[in-house]
Amino acid sequence: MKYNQVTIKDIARELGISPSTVSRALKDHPDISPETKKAVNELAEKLNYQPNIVALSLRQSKTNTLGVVIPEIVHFFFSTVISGIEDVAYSAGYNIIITQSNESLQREKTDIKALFNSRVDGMLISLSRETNSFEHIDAMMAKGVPMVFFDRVYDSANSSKVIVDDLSGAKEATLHLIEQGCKRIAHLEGPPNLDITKQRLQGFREALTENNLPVHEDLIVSCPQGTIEEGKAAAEKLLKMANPPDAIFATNDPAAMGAMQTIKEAGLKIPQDIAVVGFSNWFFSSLMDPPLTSVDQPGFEMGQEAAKLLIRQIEVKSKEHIDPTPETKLLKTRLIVRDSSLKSGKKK
Amino acid sequence: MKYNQVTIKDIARELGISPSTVSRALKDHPDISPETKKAVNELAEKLNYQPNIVALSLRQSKTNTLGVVIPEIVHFFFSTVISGIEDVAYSAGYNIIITQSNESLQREKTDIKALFNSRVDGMLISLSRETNSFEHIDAMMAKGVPMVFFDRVYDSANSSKVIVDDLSGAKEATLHLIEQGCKRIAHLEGPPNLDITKQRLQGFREALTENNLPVHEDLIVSCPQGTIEEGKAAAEKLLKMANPPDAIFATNDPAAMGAMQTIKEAGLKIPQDIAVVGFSNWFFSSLMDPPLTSVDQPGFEMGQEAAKLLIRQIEVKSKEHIDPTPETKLLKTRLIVRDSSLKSGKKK
DNA sequence: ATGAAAGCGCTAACAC
DNA sequence: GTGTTAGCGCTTTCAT
Repeated sequence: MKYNQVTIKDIARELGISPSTVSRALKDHPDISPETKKAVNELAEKLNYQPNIVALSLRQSKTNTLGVVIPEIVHFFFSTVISGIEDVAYSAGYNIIITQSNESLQREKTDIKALFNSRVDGMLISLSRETNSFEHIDAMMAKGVPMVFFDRVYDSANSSKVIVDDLSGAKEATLHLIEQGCKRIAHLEGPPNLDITKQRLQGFREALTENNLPVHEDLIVSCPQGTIEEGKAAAEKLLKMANPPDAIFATNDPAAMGAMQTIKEAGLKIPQDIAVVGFSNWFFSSLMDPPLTSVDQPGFEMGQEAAKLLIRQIEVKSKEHIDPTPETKLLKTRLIVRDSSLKSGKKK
Repeated sequence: MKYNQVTIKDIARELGISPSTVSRALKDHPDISPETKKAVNELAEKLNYQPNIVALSLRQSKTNTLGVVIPEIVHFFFSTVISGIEDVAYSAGYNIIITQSNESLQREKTDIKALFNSRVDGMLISLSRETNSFEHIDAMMAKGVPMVFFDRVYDSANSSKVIVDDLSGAKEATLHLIEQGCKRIAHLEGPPNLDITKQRLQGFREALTENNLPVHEDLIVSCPQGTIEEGKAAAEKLLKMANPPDAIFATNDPAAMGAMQTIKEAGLKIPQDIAVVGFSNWFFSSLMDPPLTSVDQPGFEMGQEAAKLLIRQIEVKSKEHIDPTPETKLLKTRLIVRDSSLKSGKKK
């Protein structure tokens, strides 16, 4: 924008002093006389002077801007993460530039390059579903661009990341069902290639074995997309069994929702006949009928932690001129108990 | 970022030519020899040269960046709008800087000032709920910053805006119910101070009168927050009436959802006994039970249109050096017919 | 206590 | 066809 921006020069000219003096006065430099400071600040105020951050950025090779690459913005979890990033960035005086890869590797590459060209001070990245090669990431790292990955992380030794502790979350959810007195707990499993799927299944298994309950392999049903439809189909299959489960721990909320629909249509009561627990990408568990007890994924906190980590790395690097050591932050989930799996022991 | 950025100078030095020649070669300037171009481009490629956009921005007083001020990111409607903005901005070669006001006027002021300092080429703004004074906006306009408002707009003669045609949307929704054969249609009304509330009520009334149906004032129930709870309370009130309605047009989806819950709990069938239509901030109408027929608010399109409008204004202004005339874009809604209000005439 | 000058990386008028 | 120069707005030595 050209337009009517007031510059330091304008103030200098008007006051008959030099631009450097104005610059110093504005930042309260010790060896500027109080009178000069006063005059400068008053005129700046009067003219509504606003420093040109672009010039500053060029001068200091620091933009105070974080680049964010996200698979899609319209997604409760990711928009929550953005909000968390924005929260921390704002407090620390950083802007955020948002790009969305739309789950495309090509787009992700372009985005990262564009962010580099904008000379962001660092990047926060959640990888696209397509991403299976990492040269574009490595290239940035080689240039020394600070990066922090979140949720969909780059699993490399020297990358910093923030992830959710899915194993503990799944364990907690299963444990909760066990405490309600459930004995035959089914698990609706997620996409087989994802790490989170394995973690959640593992947590499920551990909770059972640690409580001396058998793991019935036939009660583990795959929902490769984790959709409502798959949840329905899985529940149908489970209900048809000779000895159906008394509880379901679903890989995510849509699957849980589908299962709930099927159970209700079969005339069974939730949670009296079958208790249900989900693993949440949404906050909609509260809206389900009955409300769904769910493992809450801390998106906001993830954004905050990722931004904090990145900003710390940026500042360490700029001050100490050393590459900060990569860090991994594991976020705890929180089980939000609602109606669909009672708090008081329903069976003894 | 300082780090290892390759500059035009590096290429010039290595090739023994001047920086300006490199600059021209890189942008395929006509009077640079093919050989020089080739040499430059190859070396640039080899060194992985990336232009420094900050320097470019300073030089041209143009950042190719749009600032976005939004009340909250974690909201289906707004995140959809952001996605639309990002879509258009990306194609046009613009970055977007996102700020969220968190519905605070103070924060909105800070955000706008920060965006100005970053010298964004223009701003896309949806006002906070608190915003009742407009000096901060007027100040930016006075400086000549191109601005486009969307959804929560600044209702001034010389501001450009993109809004949804709530009146037609409400009319269409009501008309749909009339076509189903409904005679006594209730309306759950929204927050009384908002313009959209009036528009929707007006559309509701017009649809009835144009179809020679009486407007029963007692079937218009206020839901000042438009929440689930209010929807429930409103439905309870309506069901208690001596002559209850045969359809409900709700101000938004939560209210519709609440009403649906109450209706189902009363043992009535939707849509056979009472048809329901919502006005959507969410895409969740498809998940309701039965799925909710809903007036879809085109958030993505709104973001696209707002970004297009802003970019056009920016480019007109920079080329023709005149202030572009303010424009208003009225977006059509789309009635998405699902199960909860049948397509075929249910009553004759 | 203040000013002059250089430079961040890039481009564009003006040489030649 | 290519080099020289100046300047975008700012800060920061280095003078004085």
